[in-house]
Amino acid sequence: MAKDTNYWLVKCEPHETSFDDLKVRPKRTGYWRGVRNYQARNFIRDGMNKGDLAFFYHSNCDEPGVAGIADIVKAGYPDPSQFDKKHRYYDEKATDDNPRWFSFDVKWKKKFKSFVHLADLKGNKKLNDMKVVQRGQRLSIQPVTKKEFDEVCKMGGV
DNA sequence: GCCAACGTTGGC
DNA sequence: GCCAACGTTGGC
Repeated sequence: MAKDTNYWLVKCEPHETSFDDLKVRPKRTGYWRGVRNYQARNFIRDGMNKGDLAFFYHSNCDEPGVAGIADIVKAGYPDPSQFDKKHRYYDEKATDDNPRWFSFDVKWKKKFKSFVHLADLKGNKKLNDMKVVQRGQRLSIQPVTKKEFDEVCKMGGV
């Protein structure tokens, strides 16, 4: 039984991996590790499904905004970094039976014809309720409604 | 580099 | 359970 598609906005710092970097990778895939925020964790673990779509958002950079769309190709599996003692994101309280943190994988899907800047999102009244435009919103994984998704796609020329 | 906003930690 | 201190995020 196919589940409904959910929509997301996932933040990435482009100096680590930009949307264009993702495109030239083998299989055009990338994965998120080290999400250590419980709200974000819950979204990844409980809400995200293979086949969902996500905005690839560039954060903490000169031009914050949405670069394009990625497919969620794998979702809600335990983040391996929590079990690795040498890893920066090691968590001693996590066990195989009871993992605390979760990962997901994305695949480059489509680049916007025009990059949608954060300022553009803030300037669109239809997107007033979108999480990313709200002040102090730091969640790195955010749910997006279908309406918001469609509107931002329109702005991006897709 | 500044700083507001938010999450987490730990003393009490 | 309160709350101050601290660390992080991320726009500007």
